[in-house]
Amino acid sequence: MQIITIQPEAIFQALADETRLRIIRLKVVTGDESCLCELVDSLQEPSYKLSRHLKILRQAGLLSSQKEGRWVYHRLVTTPAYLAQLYATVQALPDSKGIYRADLKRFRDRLCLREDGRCQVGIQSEAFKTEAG
Amino acid sequence: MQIITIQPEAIFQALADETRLRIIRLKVVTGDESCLCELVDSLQEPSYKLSRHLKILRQAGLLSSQKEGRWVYHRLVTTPAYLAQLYATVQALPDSKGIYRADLKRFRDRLCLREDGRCQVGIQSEAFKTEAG
DNA sequence: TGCATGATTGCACTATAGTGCAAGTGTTGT
DNA sequence: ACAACACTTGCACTATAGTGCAATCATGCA
Repeated sequence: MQIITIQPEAIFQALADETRLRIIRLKVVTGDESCLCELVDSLQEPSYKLSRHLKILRQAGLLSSQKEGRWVYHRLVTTPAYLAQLYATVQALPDSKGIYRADLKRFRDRLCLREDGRCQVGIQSEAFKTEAG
Repeated sequence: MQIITIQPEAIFQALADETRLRIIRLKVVTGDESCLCELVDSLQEPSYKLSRHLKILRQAGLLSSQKEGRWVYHRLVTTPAYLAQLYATVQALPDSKGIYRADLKRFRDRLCLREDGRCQVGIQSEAFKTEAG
């Protein structure tokens, strides 16, 4: 079920937070769906924090979520067309501090732990910790 | 002088407000530069309110402002390229409540009061008031 | 059935943002 | 010099957003 955004500014409000922008940008670049624990390991942020930001993104209509057993997979919503256009803009943003590059690297490493394309392991924060945080 | 935005989320923060989105959208559609009093008449909002929102947009790097006598003209900043891309997205947003259409109509009417392409008259709010507000 | 675990949420706290009023700044024209 | 006017801003107030802790929900497995 997808929640339609009524107020246009809600879309920008959803992206007006560093953590949420990291989430969206990671998904824009990879295109993959991912569960919360994979995001926790990739962004190195506590699960309750990401869970709340995911909810906000869902309510803004940018993400759709689907439960599979214990795991909840989140993916980008790409319609209406202006959302796809928005994601292209997000992808074009500068990454002066290298945050998104670091997130992406951890995410790619984390994907290696999947089996049959599904997450099996839960939070492994320590294993993916880097000096950058 | 243009202020460079350091944090990408600041751009979205700047657009995460209905009034500021109305300002940007009006400028995206028309492409014109405009002074504060023209915006006051177009958006039917008090000048102190718009003045503050214009400042925020300026600090975010979306607008540049230039003083000409008593009047201050504001125009869109279109570089770097992702800003132009962002404006295209803004233009593609739905206008379910007809707000932007009404703003645009008042703005076009207001432009008729210019002489030699420059504003001459100051705030005329009452003259542009519509039943919609 | 009970436990481990992925995910969510209630609560309290803090910081920030938006607003209206009123005062102030700077420029034009008389 | 003075008044008018376009525009800005200090102040107080209110509402909202983000965060951490801890409790809770929900599912799979022994």
